Parts: sequence; structure tokens; C-alpha cells
Amino acid sequence: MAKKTDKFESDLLRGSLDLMVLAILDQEDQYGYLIQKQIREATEGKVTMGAGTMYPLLHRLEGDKLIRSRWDDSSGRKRKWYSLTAAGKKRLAQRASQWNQYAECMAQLMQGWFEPVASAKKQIRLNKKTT
Amino acid sequence: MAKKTDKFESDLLRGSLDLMVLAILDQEDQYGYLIQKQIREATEGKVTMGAGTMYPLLHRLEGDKLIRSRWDDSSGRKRKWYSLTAAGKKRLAQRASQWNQYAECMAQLMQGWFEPVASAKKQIRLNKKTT
DNA sequence: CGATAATATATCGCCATACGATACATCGAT
DNA sequence: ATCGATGTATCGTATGGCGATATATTATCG
Repeated sequence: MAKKTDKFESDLLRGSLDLMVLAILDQEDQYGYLIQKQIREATEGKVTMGAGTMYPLLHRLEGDKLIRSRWDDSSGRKRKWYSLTAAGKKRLAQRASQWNQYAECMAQLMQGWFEPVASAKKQIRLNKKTT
Repeated sequence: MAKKTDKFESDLLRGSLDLMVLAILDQEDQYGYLIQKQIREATEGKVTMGAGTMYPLLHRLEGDKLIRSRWDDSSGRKRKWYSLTAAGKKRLAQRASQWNQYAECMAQLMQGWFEPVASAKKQIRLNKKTT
């Protein structure tokens, strides 16, 4: 019914949004609002995380000690900055590998329905090793 | 907590199990129990769909007119065979394309954390076009 | 022949989580 | 003063995968 051609269904995002956030925080520290923006821009608006998804997720990750937060209002604005913990980095590696395997499984089952993922081939930069 | 290294978390499956089933039914008609088996074997046990997931999903797809069922007990066993409808084929194309795009988005965001998906490169068979 | 496992479908309650709505506070610009 | 953007937070709802459970039939093995 909903004719939203340019946005993914939430069930597709489920179970990988945490991975996205972890990956973004691995690059550099961010605060929630920025992460939202980053995801939106990096995916050309195809993946959007509302605040109602973002903040609970961040709290969950912090509760699991995968990320750590600190308030900073030195720039006028009060912002809660998050950074990856060691456990977070480890989890990121796990989840990235898992996602990768899952994508392979899908490829296996979706033979004939897959177009080659051009970007995935070109933009791989193995500057970090998974596990 | 759960140390299931060789099985994916259910949230990862969420939103793509229907796609799997659709893709399998596109190849040939199947009944539930068989689909379960197919998915399990095609993914080397890494993706397993319990009956409590399978049948409700099948019912949902049928309710949406994406698949059609017919009982057959000519082989001794009573089996409910499912086949794709025209709407189902269309949906499959949509969802496959969507998955593909999503995988690209992930690749975008996960730069440096992706290993090359070897199988995805080799086993692509573009015998059908998406959209 | 009786017991057990595999086949086959179905449903129920639980629970995690993505979402929209809403709230609230601050800052810059008009 | 007002308004929009920034920034964080929480609540209720809906969805759907999961384990447990039920039920029936068939095949197998002792």
C-alpha cells in the first residue's frame, strides 16, 4: 500500500542498524544527531533512522558496553558523544563478518535474481581484518 | 549470551525470509517442509527456519496473494503445495532489487569491514532481469 | 505387533525492536 | 518575539521470528 519506492522497509534494517552505527563510530566519535545524518547521506536517503530508533539503539549499545558516552557542551550545544569500546570493536568485527556471510547465503539462494553489486566490488578496502 | 556461532540472529533474517521463500518458489513449486529443508541445505545450516516461522510466513504470503496453495495427497502424504502468483513474481523482483540496493548501502557504510563476497561474484547468473 | 522417529501442518504466547508521535530545551536568524 | 534547525529522550504500537506445543500420518526397526 505504502508507495515509498526510495526507502527500505524497516524489517530489512532490523538487525543491521546496530552494525551501521558501530561501523560509523569506528571511524570517529559521533553524537546521535550526526550519526543519523551520516547514515542518511551515505545511503542517499535510502536508509533513514528516526530519533525514536536512533537514541534507544544508542542506549542499548551503551548498556551492552559496546559504546561509551560523554557529554560535551564546550561548543555551546550540549551533545552526547559516543565512542567505541574495545568490546564494541570486537562486536563490530563479529557482526561485519556475520553480515558478510549472510549476504553470501542470500546470494546463494537468490541466484538469478541478483545484479552484481558494483560498489561492493570496487570500494572494498581491506585496511582492517575481520577476526 | 547465546553462543551460537554458526547460526544467524533472527533479527538479521527478519525482512528477508519472505524474499528467500519467494525466490525458492520461483524455481519450482514446494511445500512448507521442503522449503525449510532447502533453505537449511542451501545455507549449510546457517539459516534455519522453524515450523513456527515457516507456516505463518506462508500463510501471510498467501493472504497477500503472492503465493497460491493446493492440497495434494496423491502421494500418500497430505501436502500443501505452494506456487508463485503473478503478483508474487512481481514482488520477488521488487524485493530482490531492494535487497540488492540495501546490500550496496551496507557496503557503502561498511567500507573496510567487508571481505569480498567471493560466491556473490562467481555465481551470478543473470537469466532473469530485475525490474 | 508395538514403539519410535521422521514427515507434515498448524497455532500460541513471548519478546526484541523499528517506527511515528510527542516532548522539551537551546541556538541562530528574521 | 517567532520560527526552524539542532539535539536528546521516551512512549505506545505493530510486526514477525522463535520455541513450545498439538495433531496426524507414515516408515522403520526390534
